Amino acid sequence: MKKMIARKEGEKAKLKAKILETAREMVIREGFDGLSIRRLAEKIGYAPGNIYLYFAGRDEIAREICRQSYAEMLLAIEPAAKVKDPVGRLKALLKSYADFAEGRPETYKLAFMQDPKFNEVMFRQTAIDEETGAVQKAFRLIVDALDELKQVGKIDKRANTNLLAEVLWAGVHGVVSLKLIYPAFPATPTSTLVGTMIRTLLNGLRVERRAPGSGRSDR
Amino acid sequence: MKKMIARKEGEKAKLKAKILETAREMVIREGFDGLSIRRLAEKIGYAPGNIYLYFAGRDEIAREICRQSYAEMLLAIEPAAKVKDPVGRLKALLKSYADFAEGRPETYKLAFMQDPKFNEVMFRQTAIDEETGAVQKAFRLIVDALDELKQVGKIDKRANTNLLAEVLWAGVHGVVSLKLIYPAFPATPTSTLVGTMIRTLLNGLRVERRAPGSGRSDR
DNA sequence: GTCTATAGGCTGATAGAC
DNA sequence: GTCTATCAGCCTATAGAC
Repeated sequence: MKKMIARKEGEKAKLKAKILETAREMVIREGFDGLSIRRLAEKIGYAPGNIYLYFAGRDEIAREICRQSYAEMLLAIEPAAKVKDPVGRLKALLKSYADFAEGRPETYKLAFMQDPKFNEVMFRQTAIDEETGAVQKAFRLIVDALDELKQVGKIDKRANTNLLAEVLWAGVHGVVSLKLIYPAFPATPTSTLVGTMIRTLLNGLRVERRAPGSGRSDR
Repeated sequence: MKKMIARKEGEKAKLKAKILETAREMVIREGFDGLSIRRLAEKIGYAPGNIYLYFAGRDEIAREICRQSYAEMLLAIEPAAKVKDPVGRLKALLKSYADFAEGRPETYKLAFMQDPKFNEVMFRQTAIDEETGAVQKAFRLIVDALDELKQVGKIDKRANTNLLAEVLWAGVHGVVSLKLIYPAFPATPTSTLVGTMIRTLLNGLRVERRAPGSGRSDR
Protein backbone atom coordinates (compact mmCIF):
# COMPACT_ATOMS: atom_id res chain seq x y z
CA MET A 1 0.00 0.00 0.00
CA LYS A 2 2.72 2.39 0.86
CA LYS A 3 4.62 1.32 -2.24
CA MET A 4 1.73 2.15 -4.50
CA ILE A 5 1.77 5.80 -3.66
CA ALA A 6 5.50 6.21 -3.85
CA ARG A 7 5.33 8.65 -6.73
CA LYS A 8 2.61 10.61 -5.07
CA GLU A 9 4.58 10.77 -1.90
CA GLY A 10 7.43 12.25 -3.87
CA GLU A 11 5.15 14.99 -5.12
CA LYS A 12 3.79 15.49 -1.70
CA ALA A 13 7.26 15.93 -0.33
CA LYS A 14 7.97 18.50 -3.00
CA LEU A 15 4.99 20.62 -2.11
CA LYS A 16 5.72 20.20 1.56
CA ALA A 17 9.19 21.54 0.95
CA LYS A 18 7.77 24.47 -0.98
CA ILE A 19 5.40 25.28 1.86
CA LEU A 20 8.26 25.17 4.30
CA GLU A 21 10.52 27.28 2.14
CA THR A 22 7.87 29.94 1.70
CA ALA A 23 6.98 29.91 5.38
CA ARG A 24 10.65 30.33 6.18
CA GLU A 25 10.90 33.38 3.95
CA MET A 26 7.89 34.91 5.66
CA VAL A 27 9.37 34.36 9.10
CA ILE A 28 12.72 35.76 8.06
CA ARG A 29 11.13 38.84 6.56
CA GLU A 30 8.35 39.54 9.02
CA GLY A 31 9.15 37.56 12.11
CA PHE A 32 7.18 34.68 13.49
CA ASP A 33 4.05 36.76 13.99
CA GLY A 34 3.99 37.41 10.29
CA LEU A 35 3.49 33.76 9.50
CA SER A 36 -0.15 33.19 8.68
CA ILE A 37 -1.67 30.16 6.99
CA ARG A 38 -3.82 32.29 4.76
CA ARG A 39 -1.03 34.43 3.39
CA LEU A 40 1.26 31.46 3.14
CA ALA A 41 -1.31 29.60 1.03
CA GLU A 42 -1.83 32.63 -1.14
CA LYS A 43 1.91 32.95 -1.77
CA ILE A 44 2.26 29.40 -3.01
CA GLY A 45 -0.95 29.65 -5.00
CA TYR A 46 -3.06 27.21 -3.06
CA ALA A 47 -6.15 27.41 -0.93
CA PRO A 48 -5.58 27.72 2.83
CA GLY A 49 -7.08 24.36 3.60
CA ASN A 50 -4.44 22.53 1.60
CA ILE A 51 -1.73 23.44 4.04
CA TYR A 52 -3.38 21.15 6.54
CA LEU A 53 -2.80 18.19 4.23
CA TYR A 54 0.91 18.57 4.91
CA PHE A 55 1.08 20.04 8.38
CA ALA A 56 -1.07 19.57 11.43
CA GLY A 57 -1.14 23.32 11.92
CA ARG A 58 0.78 26.53 12.11
CA ASP A 59 2.76 25.42 15.14
CA GLU A 60 4.11 22.38 13.40
CA ILE A 61 5.40 24.56 10.57
CA ALA A 62 7.07 26.85 13.08
CA ARG A 63 8.73 23.92 14.80
CA GLU A 64 10.03 22.64 11.52
CA ILE A 65 11.48 26.03 10.65
CA CYS A 66 13.13 26.04 14.05
CA ARG A 67 14.76 22.71 13.38
CA GLN A 68 16.13 24.04 10.12
CA SER A 69 17.43 27.13 11.89
CA TYR A 70 19.42 25.12 14.40
CA ALA A 71 20.89 23.02 11.63
CA GLU A 72 21.82 26.21 9.81
CA MET A 73 23.50 27.60 12.88
CA LEU A 74 25.59 24.49 13.26
CA LEU A 75 26.52 24.68 9.59
CA ALA A 76 27.59 28.29 10.06
CA ILE A 77 29.98 27.59 12.90
CA GLU A 78 31.28 24.17 11.89
CA PRO A 79 34.05 25.45 9.61
CA ALA A 80 35.57 27.20 12.61
CA ALA A 81 35.99 23.83 14.31
CA LYS A 82 38.83 23.07 11.92
CA VAL A 83 41.12 25.67 13.43
CA LYS A 84 43.93 23.81 15.14
CA ASP A 85 44.86 26.24 17.90
CA PRO A 86 42.18 25.85 20.57
CA VAL A 87 42.18 29.51 21.50
CA GLY A 88 41.83 30.59 17.90
CA ARG A 89 39.20 27.91 17.40
CA LEU A 90 37.14 29.08 20.35
CA LYS A 91 37.25 32.64 19.11
CA ALA A 92 36.39 31.56 15.58
CA LEU A 93 33.48 29.45 16.80
CA LEU A 94 31.96 32.23 18.87
CA LYS A 95 32.55 34.87 16.24
CA SER A 96 30.94 32.80 13.52
CA TYR A 97 28.05 32.23 15.90
CA ALA A 98 27.70 35.99 16.34
CA ASP A 99 27.97 36.50 12.60
CA PHE A 100 25.20 34.01 12.08
CA ALA A 101 22.95 35.89 14.48
CA GLU A 102 23.73 39.20 12.87
CA GLY A 103 23.39 37.92 9.35
CA ARG A 104 20.06 36.16 9.88
CA PRO A 105 18.38 38.20 12.59
CA GLU A 106 14.88 36.86 12.14
CA THR A 107 16.10 33.29 12.02
CA TYR A 108 18.09 33.86 15.17
CA LYS A 109 15.16 35.52 16.90
CA LEU A 110 12.95 32.60 16.08
CA ALA A 111 15.45 30.00 17.17
CA PHE A 112 16.92 31.64 20.27
CA MET A 113 14.71 34.48 21.38
CA GLN A 114 11.21 33.17 20.96
CA ASP A 115 8.74 31.40 23.13
CA PRO A 116 10.09 27.95 23.97
CA LYS A 117 6.86 26.41 22.74
CA PHE A 118 8.41 25.62 19.39
CA ASN A 119 11.83 24.52 20.32
CA GLU A 120 12.01 23.18 23.82
CA VAL A 121 12.65 19.77 22.37
CA MET A 122 15.88 21.00 20.85
CA PHE A 123 17.65 21.41 24.12
CA ARG A 124 16.84 18.06 25.59
CA GLN A 125 19.78 15.78 26.12
CA THR A 126 17.80 12.94 24.64
CA ALA A 127 17.66 14.62 21.27
CA ILE A 128 19.61 12.44 18.92
CA ASP A 129 18.81 12.81 15.26
CA GLU A 130 20.86 14.92 12.89
CA GLU A 131 19.00 18.20 12.96
CA THR A 132 17.50 18.09 16.38
CA GLY A 133 20.89 17.58 17.93
CA ALA A 134 22.42 20.60 16.22
CA VAL A 135 22.45 22.71 19.35
CA GLN A 136 24.07 19.97 21.36
CA LYS A 137 26.68 19.45 18.68
CA ALA A 138 27.49 23.15 18.59
CA PHE A 139 27.75 23.19 22.34
CA ARG A 140 30.07 20.20 22.20
CA LEU A 141 32.43 22.05 19.88
CA ILE A 142 32.86 24.74 22.50
CA VAL A 143 33.31 22.33 25.36
CA ASP A 144 35.87 20.40 23.34
CA ALA A 145 37.92 23.51 22.71
CA LEU A 146 37.81 24.35 26.41
CA ASP A 147 38.85 20.82 27.31
CA GLU A 148 41.85 21.15 25.05
CA LEU A 149 42.75 24.42 26.71
CA LYS A 150 42.56 22.63 30.00
CA GLN A 151 44.83 19.87 28.80
CA VAL A 152 47.50 22.24 27.61
CA GLY A 153 47.27 24.10 30.90
CA LYS A 154 45.86 27.33 29.56
CA ILE A 155 42.96 27.18 31.97
CA ASP A 156 42.80 25.62 35.39
CA LYS A 157 42.66 21.84 35.65
CA ARG A 158 39.73 22.08 38.02
CA ALA A 159 37.68 24.23 35.68
CA ASN A 160 34.20 23.04 34.82
CA THR A 161 34.29 23.30 31.04
CA ASN A 162 30.59 22.63 30.70
CA LEU A 163 29.77 25.57 32.91
CA LEU A 164 32.31 27.74 31.14
CA ALA A 165 30.90 26.85 27.74
CA GLU A 166 27.49 27.90 28.97
CA VAL A 167 28.89 31.19 30.19
CA LEU A 168 30.67 31.85 26.91
CA TRP A 169 27.59 30.99 24.89
CA ALA A 170 25.40 33.15 27.10
CA GLY A 171 27.87 36.00 26.86
CA VAL A 172 27.87 36.07 23.10
CA HIS A 173 24.14 35.50 23.03
CA GLY A 174 23.74 38.49 25.33
CA VAL A 175 25.57 40.79 22.96
CA VAL A 176 23.86 39.68 19.79
CA SER A 177 20.37 39.44 21.25
CA LEU A 178 20.60 42.86 22.85
CA LYS A 179 21.83 44.24 19.57
CA LEU A 180 19.01 42.64 17.62
CA ILE A 181 16.41 44.15 19.90
CA TYR A 182 18.02 47.53 20.58
CA PRO A 183 20.37 48.38 17.75
CA ALA A 184 21.14 51.61 19.59
CA PHE A 185 21.80 50.45 23.09
CA PRO A 186 25.18 48.96 23.23
CA ALA A 187 26.50 51.86 21.19
CA THR A 188 29.62 49.88 20.41
CA PRO A 189 29.65 47.80 17.22
CA THR A 190 28.73 44.15 17.69
CA SER A 191 32.09 42.88 16.54
CA THR A 192 33.89 44.99 19.13
CA LEU A 193 31.53 43.88 21.87
CA VAL A 194 31.82 40.23 20.96
CA GLY A 195 35.58 40.53 20.62
CA THR A 196 35.92 42.17 24.02
CA MET A 197 33.55 39.68 25.59
CA ILE A 198 35.50 36.70 24.31
CA ARG A 199 38.90 38.20 25.03
CA THR A 200 37.99 39.26 28.55
CA LEU A 201 36.36 35.96 29.43
CA LEU A 202 39.30 33.97 28.10
CA ASN A 203 41.68 36.29 29.87
CA GLY A 204 39.75 35.70 33.05
CA LEU A 205 40.08 31.96 32.59
CA ARG A 206 43.83 31.83 32.47
CA VAL A 207 45.47 29.97 35.26
CA GLU A 208 45.56 32.14 38.37
CA ARG A 209 45.50 31.69 42.07
CA ARG A 210 41.84 30.84 41.97
CA ALA A 211 40.21 28.39 39.63
CA PRO A 212 37.57 30.15 37.54
CA GLY A 213 34.42 28.15 37.04
CA SER A 214 35.25 25.87 39.91
CA GLY A 215 32.58 27.31 42.14
CA ARG A 216 29.70 24.96 42.71
CA SER A 217 30.87 22.99 39.74
CA ASP A 218 29.35 19.73 40.86
CA ARG A 219 25.69 20.46 40.35
CA MET B 1 -10.54 76.41 31.02
CA LYS B 2 -8.05 73.92 32.23
CA LYS B 3 -8.69 75.04 35.79
CA MET B 4 -12.38 74.35 35.56
CA ILE B 5 -11.92 70.65 35.01
CA ALA B 6 -9.26 70.19 37.60
CA ARG B 7 -11.35 67.82 39.68
CA LYS B 8 -12.37 65.86 36.69
CA GLU B 9 -8.79 65.57 35.63
CA GLY B 10 -8.06 64.06 38.98
CA GLU B 11 -10.69 61.42 38.43
CA LYS B 12 -9.43 60.88 34.95
CA ALA B 13 -5.94 60.31 36.26
CA LYS B 14 -7.30 57.78 38.72
CA LEU B 15 -9.02 55.74 36.05
CA LYS B 16 -6.00 56.04 33.81
CA ALA B 17 -3.87 54.62 36.59
CA LYS B 18 -6.32 51.77 37.05
CA ILE B 19 -6.22 50.96 33.36
CA LEU B 20 -2.45 50.95 33.46
CA GLU B 21 -2.28 48.81 36.55
CA THR B 22 -4.65 46.24 35.10
CA ALA B 23 -2.85 46.24 31.78
CA ARG B 24 0.39 45.68 33.62
CA GLU B 25 -1.00 42.67 35.41
CA MET B 26 -2.16 41.21 32.14
CA VAL B 27 1.25 41.65 30.55
CA ILE B 28 3.00 40.17 33.55
CA ARG B 29 0.70 37.17 33.60
CA GLU B 30 0.25 36.49 29.90
CA GLY B 31 2.96 38.37 28.13
CA PHE B 32 2.54 41.31 25.85
CA ASP B 33 0.48 39.36 23.33
CA GLY B 34 -2.06 38.74 26.04
CA LEU B 35 -2.85 42.42 26.34
CA SER B 36 -6.10 43.12 24.54
CA ILE B 37 -8.25 46.23 24.81
CA ARG B 38 -11.41 44.18 25.03
CA ARG B 39 -10.34 42.00 27.91
CA LEU B 40 -8.68 44.92 29.61
CA ALA B 41 -11.92 46.89 29.48
CA GLU B 42 -13.87 43.92 30.74
CA LYS B 43 -11.54 43.51 33.69
CA ILE B 44 -11.97 47.07 34.86
CA GLY B 45 -15.70 46.95 34.21
CA TYR B 46 -15.90 49.40 31.36
CA ALA B 47 -16.76 49.25 27.68
CA PRO B 48 -13.82 48.82 25.31
CA GLY B 49 -14.31 52.21 23.73
CA ASN B 50 -13.63 54.01 26.97
CA ILE B 51 -10.01 52.97 26.97
CA TYR B 52 -9.47 55.26 24.04
CA LEU B 53 -10.46 58.25 26.14
CA TYR B 54 -7.27 57.76 28.13
CA PHE B 55 -4.87 56.21 25.67
CA ALA B 56 -4.42 56.68 21.98
CA GLY B 57 -4.29 52.94 21.55
CA ARG B 58 -2.86 49.66 22.65
CA ASP B 59 0.66 50.64 21.72
CA GLU B 60 0.63 53.68 23.96
CA ILE B 61 -0.36 51.52 26.89
CA ALA B 62 2.46 49.13 26.11
CA ARG B 63 4.95 51.97 25.95
CA GLU B 64 3.77 53.27 29.29
CA ILE B 65 4.18 49.85 30.86
CA CYS B 66 7.66 49.74 29.44
CA ARG B 67 8.53 53.03 31.05
CA GLN B 68 7.34 51.71 34.38
CA SER B 69 9.38 48.57 33.91
CA TYR B 70 12.59 50.49 33.39
CA ALA B 71 11.92 52.57 36.46
CA GLU B 72 11.27 49.39 38.40
CA MET B 73 14.55 47.91 37.22
CA LEU B 74 16.45 50.97 38.36
CA LEU B 75 14.69 50.78 41.71
CA ALA B 76 15.68 47.15 42.04
CA ILE B 77 19.38 47.74 41.52
CA GLU B 78 19.78 51.14 43.19
CA PRO B 79 20.28 49.80 46.72
CA ALA B 80 23.36 47.97 45.47
CA ALA B 81 24.89 51.29 44.53
CA LYS B 82 25.45 52.01 48.20
CA VAL B 83 28.08 49.32 48.57
CA LYS B 84 31.38 51.08 49.20
CA ASP B 85 33.83 48.59 47.73
CA PRO B 86 33.63 49.04 43.96
CA VAL B 87 34.15 45.37 43.24
CA GLY B 88 31.44 44.34 45.66
CA ARG B 89 29.23 47.11 44.32
CA LEU B 90 29.64 45.96 40.74
CA LYS B 91 28.79 42.41 41.70
CA ALA B 92 25.82 43.55 43.76
CA LEU B 93 24.52 45.73 40.93
CA LEU B 94 24.70 42.96 38.37
CA LYS B 95 23.31 40.35 40.68
CA SER B 96 20.35 42.49 41.66
CA TYR B 97 19.80 43.11 37.97
CA ALA B 98 19.73 39.36 37.37
CA ASP B 99 17.42 38.89 40.33
CA PHE B 100 15.07 41.46 38.90
CA ALA B 101 14.95 39.62 35.59
CA GLU B 102 14.35 36.30 37.28
CA GLY B 103 11.78 37.64 39.69
CA ARG B 104 9.73 39.49 37.09
CA PRO B 105 10.20 37.46 33.93
CA GLU B 106 7.34 38.92 31.96
CA THR B 107 8.29 42.45 32.89
CA TYR B 108 11.86 41.78 31.85
CA LYS B 109 10.77 40.18 28.60
CA LEU B 110 8.65 43.18 27.78
CA ALA B 111 11.34 45.69 28.63
CA PHE B 112 14.44 43.97 27.29
CA MET B 113 13.45 41.18 24.97
CA GLN B 114 10.60 42.60 22.96
CA ASP B 115 10.30 44.41 19.70
CA PRO B 116 11.98 47.80 19.98
CA LYS B 117 8.78 49.45 18.78
CA PHE B 118 7.74 50.23 22.33
CA ASN B 119 10.94 51.22 23.92
CA GLU B 120 13.44 52.52 21.44
CA VAL B 121 13.06 55.95 22.95
CA MET B 122 14.38 54.67 26.25
CA PHE B 123 17.89 54.13 25.04
CA ARG B 124 18.38 57.48 23.40
CA GLN B 125 20.98 59.69 25.00
CA THR B 126 18.59 62.61 24.77
CA ALA B 127 16.17 60.99 27.19
CA ILE B 128 16.13 63.16 30.26
CA ASP B 129 13.07 62.84 32.46
CA GLU B 130 12.97 60.68 35.57
CA GLU B 131 11.54 57.46 34.24
CA THR B 132 12.72 57.56 30.70
CA GLY B 133 16.29 57.94 31.83
CA ALA B 134 16.18 54.89 34.09
CA VAL B 135 18.22 52.74 31.77
CA GLN B 136 20.85 55.43 31.36
CA LYS B 137 21.02 55.89 35.10
CA ALA B 138 21.45 52.17 35.68
CA PHE B 139 24.15 52.09 33.06
CA ARG B 140 25.86 55.00 34.73
CA LEU B 141 26.03 53.11 38.01
CA ILE B 142 28.01 50.38 36.32
CA VAL B 143 30.31 52.75 34.51
CA ASP B 144 30.95 54.63 37.75
CA ALA B 145 31.97 51.46 39.55
CA LEU B 146 34.31 50.59 36.71
CA ASP B 147 35.78 54.08 36.77
CA GLU B 148 36.51 53.69 40.46
CA LEU B 149 38.18 50.38 39.78
CA LYS B 150 40.27 52.13 37.22
CA GLN B 151 41.27 54.85 39.65
CA VAL B 152 42.41 52.40 42.29
CA GLY B 153 44.36 50.53 39.66
CA LYS B 154 42.32 47.35 39.69
CA ILE B 155 41.77 47.56 35.98
CA ASP B 156 43.97 49.07 33.33
CA LYS B 157 44.13 52.86 33.07
CA ARG B 158 43.53 52.67 29.36
CA ALA B 159 40.38 50.60 29.71
CA ASN B 160 37.25 51.91 28.04
CA THR B 161 34.81 51.69 30.93
CA ASN B 162 31.85 52.48 28.71
CA LEU B 163 32.62 49.54 26.50
CA LEU B 164 33.27 47.30 29.49
CA ALA B 165 29.98 48.29 31.10
CA GLU B 166 28.22 47.32 27.89
CA VAL B 167 29.99 43.97 27.89
CA LEU B 168 29.10 43.30 31.51
CA TRP B 169 25.49 44.27 30.97
CA ALA B 170 25.27 42.15 27.83
CA GLY B 171 26.88 39.23 29.64
CA VAL B 172 24.36 39.20 32.44
CA HIS B 173 21.55 39.87 30.01
CA GLY B 174 22.70 36.87 28.00
CA VAL B 175 22.41 34.56 30.96
CA VAL B 176 19.06 35.75 32.20
CA SER B 177 17.44 36.08 28.79
CA LEU B 178 18.57 32.64 27.70
CA LYS B 179 17.26 31.25 30.96
CA LEU B 180 13.91 32.96 30.56
CA ILE B 181 13.44 31.48 27.11
CA TYR B 182 15.00 28.07 27.64
CA PRO B 183 14.87 27.15 31.30
CA ALA B 184 16.55 23.89 30.38
CA PHE B 185 19.41 25.00 28.21
CA PRO B 186 22.06 26.37 30.38
CA ALA B 187 21.59 23.47 32.75
CA THR B 188 23.46 25.37 35.44
CA PRO B 189 21.41 27.49 37.87
CA THR B 190 21.15 31.15 36.94
CA SER B 191 22.93 32.34 40.06
CA THR B 192 25.93 30.16 39.31
CA LEU B 193 26.04 31.29 35.70
CA VAL B 194 25.75 34.94 36.62
CA GLY B 195 28.32 34.53 39.36
CA THR B 196 30.78 32.85 37.04
CA MET B 197 30.13 35.38 34.32
CA ILE B 198 30.83 38.33 36.60
CA ARG B 199 33.80 36.72 38.32
CA THR B 200 35.42 35.64 35.08
CA LEU B 201 34.90 38.98 33.37
CA LEU B 202 36.26 40.90 36.35
CA ASN B 203 39.14 38.48 36.59
CA GLY B 204 39.84 39.10 32.94
CA LEU B 205 39.89 42.83 33.54
CA ARG B 206 42.62 42.87 36.14
CA VAL B 207 45.75 44.67 35.15
CA GLU B 208 47.81 42.47 32.88
CA ARG B 209 50.26 42.89 30.09
CA ARG B 210 47.50 43.88 27.75
CA ALA B 211 44.74 46.33 28.44
CA PRO B 212 41.37 44.64 28.24
CA GLY B 213 38.78 46.73 26.49
CA SER B 214 41.38 48.97 24.97
CA GLY B 215 40.91 47.57 21.51
CA ARG B 216 39.18 49.92 19.13
CA SER B 217 38.09 51.88 22.14
CA ASP B 218 37.88 55.19 20.34
CA ARG B 219 34.77 54.57 18.27
C1' DG C 1 -18.38 59.88 30.48
C1' DT C 2 -20.11 55.87 29.50
C1' DC C 3 -22.62 52.99 26.89
C1' DT C 4 -23.99 49.87 22.74
C1' DA C 5 -23.24 48.69 18.25
C1' DT C 6 -20.55 48.03 14.51
C1' DA C 7 -17.17 48.74 10.92
C1' DG C 8 -13.58 46.36 8.95
C1' DG C 9 -9.99 43.74 9.76
C1' DC C 10 -7.44 39.71 10.94
C1' DT C 11 -6.77 34.64 12.45
C1' DG C 12 -6.72 29.03 12.48
C1' DA C 13 -9.14 25.37 11.14
C1' DT C 14 -12.82 22.45 8.90
C1' DA C 15 -16.67 20.49 5.68
C1' DG C 16 -18.04 19.11 1.58
C1' DA C 17 -18.32 19.81 -3.56
C1' DC C 18 -15.71 18.57 -7.63
C1' DG D 1 -5.82 17.07 -4.31
C1' DT D 2 -7.70 21.12 -4.73
C1' DC D 3 -11.23 24.05 -4.40
C1' DT D 4 -14.94 27.27 -2.22
C1' DA D 5 -17.41 28.48 1.57
C1' DT D 6 -17.73 28.95 6.15
C1' DC D 7 -17.42 28.39 11.18
C1' DA D 8 -16.07 30.59 15.10
C1' DG D 9 -13.34 33.39 17.02
C1' DC D 10 -10.12 37.12 17.84
C1' DC D 11 -8.72 42.02 17.36
C1' DT D 12 -8.35 47.61 17.16
C1' DA D 13 -10.76 51.45 16.66
C1' DT D 14 -14.74 54.48 15.92
C1' DA D 15 -19.67 56.46 15.69
C1' DG D 16 -23.48 57.92 17.81
C1' DA D 17 -27.13 57.29 21.43
C1' DC D 18 -27.94 58.45 26.24
